[in-house]
Parts: sequence; C-alpha cells; structure tokens
Amino acid sequence: MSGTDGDSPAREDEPTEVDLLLRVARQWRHSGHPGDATGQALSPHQERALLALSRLSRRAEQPGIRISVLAQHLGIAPRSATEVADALERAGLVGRSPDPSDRRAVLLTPTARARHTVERVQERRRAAAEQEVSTLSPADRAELRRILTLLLQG
Amino acid sequence: MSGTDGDSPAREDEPTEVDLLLRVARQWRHSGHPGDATGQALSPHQERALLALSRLSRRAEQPGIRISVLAQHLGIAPRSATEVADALERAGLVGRSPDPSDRRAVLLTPTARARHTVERVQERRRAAAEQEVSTLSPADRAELRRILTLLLQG
DNA sequence: ACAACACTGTGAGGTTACCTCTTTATTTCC
DNA sequence: GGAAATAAAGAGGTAACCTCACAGTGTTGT
Repeated sequence: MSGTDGDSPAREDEPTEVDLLLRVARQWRHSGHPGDATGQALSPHQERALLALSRLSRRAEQPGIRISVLAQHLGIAPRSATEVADALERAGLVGRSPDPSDRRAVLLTPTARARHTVERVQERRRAAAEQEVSTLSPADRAELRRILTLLLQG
Repeated sequence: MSGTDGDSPAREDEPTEVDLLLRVARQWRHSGHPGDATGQALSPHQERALLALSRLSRRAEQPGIRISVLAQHLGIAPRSATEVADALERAGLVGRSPDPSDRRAVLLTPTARARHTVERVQERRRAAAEQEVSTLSPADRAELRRILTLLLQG
C-alpha cells in the first residue's frame, strides 16, 4: 500500500524542509528548561538574550551593548529587545546605562551575577542540546550545524 | 565591526545546534505567507493543520479525523487543536460531525472547498520552501531533510 | 444494574514571544 | 536654529500555544 519512493522530486505529499524544521523547533523549544527551583526561571528567550549579550560584551571592547544591536543579533524587532532587556534587568542580570557618546541610546551590561548565571545556563543548555542531538552521529551533527549555518547566512 | 570568526581564541563559545535551528525557524516562520488579497488569509499554523488534515483523511479510509488525532499529528495539546479546528471551520474549510462510533468524539472533514485551498496553499508553501532552501545544494537539502526526519523520530 | 472511573472535546483564562504605531528625547545635517 | 533622522520606550494587539475545570460519553468491576 505504501509504495512511497523518496527519489522523485515531484513528490506531493511529503512535508517540506521548512515544515520539518519548524516541527523540530517546536519540539526543542522548551529544551533545557526544567524550571530551576532554587533561582529565577529565565525563559528560553531570555536565556538566549543573556547569552548573546554576554557573548557580545566579551567580544566587543565597548562596555555595553545597545538595545538595537541586541535586537539585531537576536533577529527580533528593537521593541521586542526592549522587552527582554526589561525582564533581564528585573532579574538583576543586566544593567542599563546611558551611552555617553549618544544619550538617546542605552547600553546593556551584564552584571557580575549574570556571569555566574550565564555559565550555569550555558552548561544546562549545552547538555540539553547534547541530548536532543544525541541520536545523531557526530558526522550528522556536523552536517546539521554546517547546513543550518549556511541557511542563516543565506 | 565585529569580526565574523577566526580571530578569537579556541574557546567553545559556539551556539548549539538547538540555537541555530531555533534561529532558522524564526527566520522561516512567516515564510510563504504574503497575505492573499482575494481570499481568506490562513495563518501558517492553520495552513499546516489543514494540510495535515487533508493528508490524514486521504490516507485513512475513515471519513473524518478526530481532534485528538490532529493534535497528536501537529504536536500540540488537544485544546489547541480545537482552536485551530474552530478557525478552519469558521473559514468553511472543515466540517465537524459527531463520530457515530463514539459520541464524545468529533470528526473533522475537509470540505470540498478545502481541497482547492489545500492545493493552492501547498503550492505556495512549496515555492516558499523552495526559495528558503535555494541556497543549498540538492545534496545538502537531502541531508537536511534526512537529519531533520531523524530528529523528529528520536 | 450501576457506581466508579477514564476519556473527548471545549469554556475560561493565562503566558510567551513576538508585532506595529506612536511618543519622547536626543543627535545630525543643512 | 530649525528639520529630519534615530534610539528607546509606551500603548495596544496577535498568534500560538498552555493548564485547569467541566459536561457528556464510554468502559469496567462488582
């Protein structure tokens, strides 16, 4: 009854790559987020933002990161970056300070406490990610990483 | 301003596969959804549901699909499937009928009009998907598809 | 036969992660 | 010194989920 042959390019019933990827994304969305009982529970989104922030501020020699830059690096609208910055500030993980060179702008800087959180989060996420892709062979993992990177650039 | 890569020391700062995939997912989320001026604009989510529904009802010899089955196939909670079924019913694309063999259950059946919409949507999505992955070589596409499928099963 | 329990869909209400449009403060350009 | 651009935030909205509670059914044990 099946007779499904994956060779033909004109298949009509197969989900597209976009579909597949979106499904995996939903499956992974809450990955590495068991709800830390001892501390504050950052949402995945906030964690991602915090990681990006600390990565950026480590790389740049500037003391802080602008909201707009954060937005750009997260691939979201500036207004949405304001929101996640709010949350992180509320959690005491980033500080806002006016940019001395442009007083319209706000510079976000991870607090000392953030550095600790970052490491913990990073480890947890890395472990979770490890588990998600654990079914893949190392070669497949590398392939996946390579292709995804390619897609992000295109 | 930021050096893309290669200049940093060999520290394991790279984003995980999960991060990469989630970013691509966000990038693709609104793919193939230009807002049809002539007809009703189904959300990507609704489109996916409709496609799943029509695929399921074509495959099964049963006359309709249960809400719970739809939910399972979309990877969402039953309650959420109710919602998307509401939307599709409101759009006149599916009908609800009581399951004769179990009067608690509801069977969803694509309407005649749906079949047309499905084809149109399928084509549009496929074209959009095609464009998203157009930077990939055919081999890479196949790889991506294979790996994603693997991940969905694991 | 019928109570006890399990299951199906849905009402109610909440959350997350976004968005646009507008406003305010500032910089920049002429 | 204004006009236009820009950065962040206020206001308000949406999509796509979720849980919890509940009514109507089915299933089972005694």
